[in-house]
Amino acid sequence: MRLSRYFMPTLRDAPADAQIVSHRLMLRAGLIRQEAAGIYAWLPLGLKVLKKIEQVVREEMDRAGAVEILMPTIQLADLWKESGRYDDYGDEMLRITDRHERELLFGPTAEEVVTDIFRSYVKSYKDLPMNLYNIQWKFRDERRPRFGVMRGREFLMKDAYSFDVDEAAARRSYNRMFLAYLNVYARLGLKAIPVKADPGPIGGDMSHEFMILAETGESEVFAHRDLVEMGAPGPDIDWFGDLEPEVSRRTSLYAASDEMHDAARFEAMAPDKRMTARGIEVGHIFYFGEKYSAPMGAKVTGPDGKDVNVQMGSYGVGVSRLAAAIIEASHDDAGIVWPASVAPFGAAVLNLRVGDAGCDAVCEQAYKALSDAGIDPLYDDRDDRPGAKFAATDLVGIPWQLIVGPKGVAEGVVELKRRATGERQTLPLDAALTAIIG
RNA sequence: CGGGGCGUAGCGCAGCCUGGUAGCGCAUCUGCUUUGGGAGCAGAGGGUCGCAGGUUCAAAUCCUGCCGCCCCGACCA
Repeated sequence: MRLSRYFMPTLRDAPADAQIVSHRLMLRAGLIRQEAAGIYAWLPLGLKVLKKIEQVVREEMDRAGAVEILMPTIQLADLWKESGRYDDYGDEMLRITDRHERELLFGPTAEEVVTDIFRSYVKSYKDLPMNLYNIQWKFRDERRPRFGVMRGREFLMKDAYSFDVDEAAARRSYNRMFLAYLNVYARLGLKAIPVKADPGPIGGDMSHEFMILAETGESEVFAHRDLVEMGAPGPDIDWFGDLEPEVSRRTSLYAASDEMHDAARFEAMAPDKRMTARGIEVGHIFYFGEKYSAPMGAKVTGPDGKDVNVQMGSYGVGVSRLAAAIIEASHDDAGIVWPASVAPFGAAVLNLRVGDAGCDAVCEQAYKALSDAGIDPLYDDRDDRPGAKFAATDLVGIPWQLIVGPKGVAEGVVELKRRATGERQTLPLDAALTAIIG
């Protein structure tokens, strides 16, 4: 992309409304624009990041055996009356009436819709396990939206729903999601820890929240240090084998956010294993059994010929929130530092002297080579001063900066800078391209 | 939803107390100079002062109501 033909409205000053660093940087870097409280438009750069996060989530869901669908944003109130949640949900649900006076709502989640789909088609235990997910906009009319897209009213969520014939099978489905989530966060360059969450009325131990560590996180997290260092299981585990050991290696170690914290258990650990940190909740998984299948009549016929209510779980990732959370976890004074997996562009080419034949030629050559290699470069070909280009490129956080100035061109070299470390080297163009392309 | 605060040019703000021509910086446009960390000079454009009502000869300014937005608390991807 040539910046002269792009739309990347960066700001020198953040709007006064924005308080936390990710919100300020998202506005300054031209990722989002607020349209109303908790409602945002995604500008080109922000949209690219959002799509990349979405794709990482999608790939890991698919790998773990989930199947993507797309459910509507607008749902029928009747389904929610069936599950009994229509009245419970209260003011957080945006209720709509259409021209026929039919009651609709903007979906805050999709248990009812997915259960309705499931019960319409799936009748046999032989079709299980099944896990259906979608990545769709949700609306929750929060009392107090804040912190930009971190807590918006409209937000993009990946929500997956598992269907199993019994609780043991549901646990296996749960375990798949548990480990898939760790892989998602690892690919996004985040340190994530699963903490035990309030399981609600169902009880049991199958409810976890995933907290990513960031100094500016909203909640306090207490955890066994090994849990962080253990990291993600990686893509190559046997997803339909026995995952219990991988999961219990982690769940056996202490981890809790402030509301579930058990100080006595925490203090009982060796001091050097106690870790206290700030975290941002970016995922929540839980098992809820027959909560929806029973009232909505989602049954399958079991091996014994008898119908049983299907056992369900649901698994949410805040995709749009992740964009902000990644920034909270990865930025510096100059701006955003995107992990390569979600960076809006793979590299930036900075022409420090647009109009200079040598600089133009080197930049065009670099731009073409990077484009051909699939790096998706952003070429700053604007007629602007070097300082402005450096500042803007740092701000938007592109991992590599290929800096082309007249002095270097005269000597046959360019400068290559890593955004994350600030490390620079001066080298011939070919070597710089090799370093980026690999 | 309770408490606090703010709405003046795209962004950041001053002006309001004490009513009288709507300002500053950045950004934008034109020209010249400049060119390795958000340039300089000269000029230009851009505003229903959130909305409505009231007081007044006169309202950004005073009064009333409404709307919007932000922050703190209780809840959530």
